[in-house]
Amino acid sequence: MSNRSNVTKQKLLDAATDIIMNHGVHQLTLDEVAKTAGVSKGGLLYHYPSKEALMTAMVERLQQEQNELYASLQQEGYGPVEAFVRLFDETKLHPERAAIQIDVEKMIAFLTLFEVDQEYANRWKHDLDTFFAQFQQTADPVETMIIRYALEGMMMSEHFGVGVPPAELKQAIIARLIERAHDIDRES
Amino acid sequence: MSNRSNVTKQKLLDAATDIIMNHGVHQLTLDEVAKTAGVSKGGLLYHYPSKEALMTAMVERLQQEQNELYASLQQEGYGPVEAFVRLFDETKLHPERAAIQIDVEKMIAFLTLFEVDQEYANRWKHDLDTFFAQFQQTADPVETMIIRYALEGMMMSEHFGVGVPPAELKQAIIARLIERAHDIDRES
DNA sequence: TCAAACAAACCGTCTGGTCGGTACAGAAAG
DNA sequence: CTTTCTGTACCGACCAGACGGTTTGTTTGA
Repeated sequence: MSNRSNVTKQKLLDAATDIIMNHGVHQLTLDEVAKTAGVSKGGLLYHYPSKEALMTAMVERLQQEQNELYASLQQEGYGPVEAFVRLFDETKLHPERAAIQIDVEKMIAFLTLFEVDQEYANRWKHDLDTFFAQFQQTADPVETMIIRYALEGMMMSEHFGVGVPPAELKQAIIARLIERAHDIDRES
Repeated sequence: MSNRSNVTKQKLLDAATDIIMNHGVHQLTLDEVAKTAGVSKGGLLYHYPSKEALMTAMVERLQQEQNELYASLQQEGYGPVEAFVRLFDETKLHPERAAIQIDVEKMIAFLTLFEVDQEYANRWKHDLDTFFAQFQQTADPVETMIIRYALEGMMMSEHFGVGVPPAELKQAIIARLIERAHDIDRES
């Protein structure tokens, strides 16, 4: 794969991500993606032969970015649970660190795609299942799962903008989650 | 509005709800709704002149059911936070009580509709904002919000079937959330 | 010069919505 | 009592636009 080709592919994934985040799933049409990326529709379908292929690539890139960030957090010494909390928090509280460009809110948008691409959905589900399985082996599985759910719920709430608390409260919530995650990791 | 008319309208809302829950948003077409309800497409559009009108009516009915259930829980003596937890839990642990037929998972599906009907979305968002505002006035706003987020995240996780814990763990999680909600309500 | 990397017109399907018509229950008219 | 009229509820063929994908032609770079 030449460099030129790869650049275009990234542009297309960027465009698709941008659209799905700022205008929602129903606006994610091939024409719109091509237009946003500054490429013709033919050009798009040259690289991604179907809409499904485009979406799959988009999700796959996200997954990879997320895994890398999670791994780097663990290498910094954080335990699995705390690393998970910080994974969610990272780009929100430290946007300067977003060199590893990942916006966790994307996940929500992508989740809605699952209804279209069932096959890939199942593969991803399986990955997530094995990941979350470790959360049931900690010193306090109940609390661990509450932390996980709280983060996902917070993400969703933020994404849809419903009942969003003021910034201080949000920070306090995250701080408490980190604190608890830290304790759990220490006891595990 | 005659009785006959109302029956048909309810049938249509039931059909739409059924489709969106069991087959996802992208299957929610007018033809499919009409077919499921045993009504012609013309008949559907006679009662709900547009797809948007149908969706709005669907969400409005859900909202009403939910408000009624929440109010009834508070009348049983539960505080606002605990009532909220039990609201989520109700139909899951006590399906026999589902006379007040409400499946909270619907919310998730409906949320995805928001990307289609922005105007109504904003109205609902406003309602939710005022509702959740009280959660920031409890004895422990941070914990209250964590409880709320955890429930929403749990809902989402269940809906998409990702990383779902075994039943015992799920029950333990809900039990702990109820316990904490109870404490918060008592101190408030 | 040749293949990769695009562009753009075009096609078929799906879907929201329109429109002319039908069935029928009751009111009004004779 | 019969006929005519009227409004509600509903049907189903049809239309127009949107959208995913194909085809064919053109440019670009090694």
